[in-house]
Amino acid sequence: MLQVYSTELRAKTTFTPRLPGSVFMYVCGPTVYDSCHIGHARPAVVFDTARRYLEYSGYAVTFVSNITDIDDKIINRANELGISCAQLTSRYQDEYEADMTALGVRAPTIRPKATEHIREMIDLISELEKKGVAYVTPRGVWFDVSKFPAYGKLSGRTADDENTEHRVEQDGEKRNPQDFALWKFAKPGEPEWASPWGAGRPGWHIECSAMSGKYCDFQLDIHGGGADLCFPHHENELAQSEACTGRKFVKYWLHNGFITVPKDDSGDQKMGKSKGNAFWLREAFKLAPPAALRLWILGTHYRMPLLYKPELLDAAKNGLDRIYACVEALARVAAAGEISAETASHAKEADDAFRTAMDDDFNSPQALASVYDLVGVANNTIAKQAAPADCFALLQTLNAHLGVLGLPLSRPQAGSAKTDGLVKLLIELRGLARADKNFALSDKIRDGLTAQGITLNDRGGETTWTVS
RNA sequence: GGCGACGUAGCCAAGCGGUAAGGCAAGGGUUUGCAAAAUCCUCAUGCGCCGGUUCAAAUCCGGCCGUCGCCUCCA
Repeated sequence: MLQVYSTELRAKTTFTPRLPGSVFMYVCGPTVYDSCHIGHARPAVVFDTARRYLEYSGYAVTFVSNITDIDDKIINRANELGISCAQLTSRYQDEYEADMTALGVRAPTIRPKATEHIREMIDLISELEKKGVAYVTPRGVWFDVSKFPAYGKLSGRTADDENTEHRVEQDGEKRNPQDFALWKFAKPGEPEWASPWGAGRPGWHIECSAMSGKYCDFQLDIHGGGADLCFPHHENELAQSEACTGRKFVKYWLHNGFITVPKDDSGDQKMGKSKGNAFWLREAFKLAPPAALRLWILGTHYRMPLLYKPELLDAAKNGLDRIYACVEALARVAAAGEISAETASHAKEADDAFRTAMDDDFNSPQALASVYDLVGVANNTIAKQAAPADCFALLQTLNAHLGVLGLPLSRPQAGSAKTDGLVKLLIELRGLARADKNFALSDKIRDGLTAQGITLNDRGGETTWTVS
């Protein structure tokens, strides 16, 4: 029985989707105005893993994740670069999708773009206006927080909590400091769309309500995103959506924690562009394969702070190597057939442990521990010259778990078909040298390959190789 | 100022009342022509500090110290 931690309840609770057997989940996607930093990878990976586990548990999952392609940052950046907003966002959306694919993040069922849902947003704002919870000023259309008494129920913030001296700026046009923009009228030169109130563009929060509303009927089972989105973004999204429909908008709000980086001896600090300590994802890809990044991310529970430092990527890479060494060893002997009772029980125990871990609010570090335990069992089984069928059964279990975690089923091979042939030839020559006890030559070949990042592995009478 | 989170071995990190998972690193044995890989063993009498509740606390309560986050664009 899956338990999830709900931000709204501030506690774990049993997960029961609105419609039995199917799950509708929405995860806030990126604003595409720049390259991804490693912080973008975390929500993508953890919610992708949640999705995969829900499917593993038998649910049909509709996974919606948007692209924000209109906003102030985009307008500013496009102006700086002297290109159109559309050129800018299409470039960075492509980059985002490529980076996520590298991390093993599956494409969402639906990936809606804000600019393609202006119509829906306008309808939503009209509805809010009709219900008397929106008002117009010279600068835009606003949501009137005072008309939605439940405001603050997600984040636990009430108007009284907010200390006005700590708010950066007051807006004289707003009736209440917490009121937020539904529609902003365009200034000269800004992108604009026609609306009943005047030409302009949507506020930040309305797009998620409109798109999740369209694709999930305003009744999501899970809504995910980074912890920083909880307030004000999600609080506002909730207010808009529930004020409009009068129904509960989201059953379970899930928020992932931040990535932190070591600051000095005293502690760690949140990573962020405004802190000037963000690491680009593509730089991280140079330090370790994307799969190792994914393993690093899943090594910490999604709600906890995730510490980033290059050594941790190395550690993840080494752990990954051990998993794949086991996968490869199993694959060498595996073949379908009748399995022993002992192996059957090992496989069952491993799967039970994995599910128990993931059922506890997607506890991936615990699940990973079960994977490593399974690796240990498998290595033992291989060492005992077990039947091919037993290896096959363990491999299947291991593959299933790697699949849920979104890790590749085999070690990424960097070589091309041509270099593969050359390496095989060199291994063959080395084998001949070794047969002649010409170890000077055989070691020269091995050392030369090592220098090229190719590690040889003599196992039994066979030599295999891996690319670092 | 308001709200919230966290402090577990050399480095990460689970555990959430029943007597410290897992990974990386390190050391030793087996194996190997030598390596690598694999394998076996070792590696926190103790979970920031001080009290309290309990037969029993890393886990609950109170206090203290330390770190971080949200309240403003941010994943």
